Amino acid sequence: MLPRGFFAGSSLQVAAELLGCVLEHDTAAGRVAVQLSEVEAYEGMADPASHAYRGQTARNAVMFGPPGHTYVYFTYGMHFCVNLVCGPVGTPSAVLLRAGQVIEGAPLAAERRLARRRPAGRGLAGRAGAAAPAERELAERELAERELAERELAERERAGRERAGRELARGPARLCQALGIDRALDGADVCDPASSLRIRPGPLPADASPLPAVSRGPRVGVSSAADRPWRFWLTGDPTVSDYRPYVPRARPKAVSPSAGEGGTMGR
DNA sequence: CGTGGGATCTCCT
DNA sequence: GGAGATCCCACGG
Repeated sequence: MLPRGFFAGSSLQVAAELLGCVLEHDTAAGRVAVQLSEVEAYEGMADPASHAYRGQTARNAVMFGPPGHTYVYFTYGMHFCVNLVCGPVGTPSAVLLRAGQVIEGAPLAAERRLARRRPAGRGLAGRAGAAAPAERELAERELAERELAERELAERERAGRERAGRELARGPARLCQALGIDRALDGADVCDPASSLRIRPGPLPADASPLPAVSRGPRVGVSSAADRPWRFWLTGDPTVSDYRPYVPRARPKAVSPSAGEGGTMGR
């Protein structure tokens, strides 16, 4: 376990030192552990890109509390991201965990990431028996199509597993998915050995090989303070997320209602 | 392989 | 009412 003092410094210092450390989460389903490869520092009141820049709200309250706790937020209507709070009480700085390597519990992590898109699959049991010839042909064609679809799905899952080693926790929302982190874990104490979510030092290299180099650059998707190089990552690590500079999203287009095409609602 | 659309929480204007 | 510290899938070439 990392001591609470580890998080006493500035988010910039803590961010660099967090690389290589391991975040692990125990649930009834088992344990998933992720070795961090990419993080970003957010300097609270002094940082226009920080959620705490404009002061305390219900959402960001834990950022203003003691260090060594999580700040988990929900964004874009579907994703969670997790931060670790730094600095003394009252200084709302934090480090966003952006990516890592799943080093334990990869099957569980993969299952979590597949679960969200599984469309409530059902078994094929209990099909009706004898059918008229024309209907039977139709049914056979449907069956063939379904088998094809299932083969394609299996193939995609296999290909997915191949890349899984570096894709499972690549990006802040994927990292949360893989670890099973949501708002219920907001405020969790990662320095408490009794906590289900804990941070510990990374494994030391077996030989006395040099520690991997750390690179730094601008933060991902940040529009304000884009000049500050407060993103840190392990140089050359394949689990580091793709760099996406800030691009304003196109507004939801106001479709002209007169073109009566509508009607295909909700897939 | 590159690209565009979609999902829909929380806070701020 | 709108933008954001995003990711995934469908689609066309």
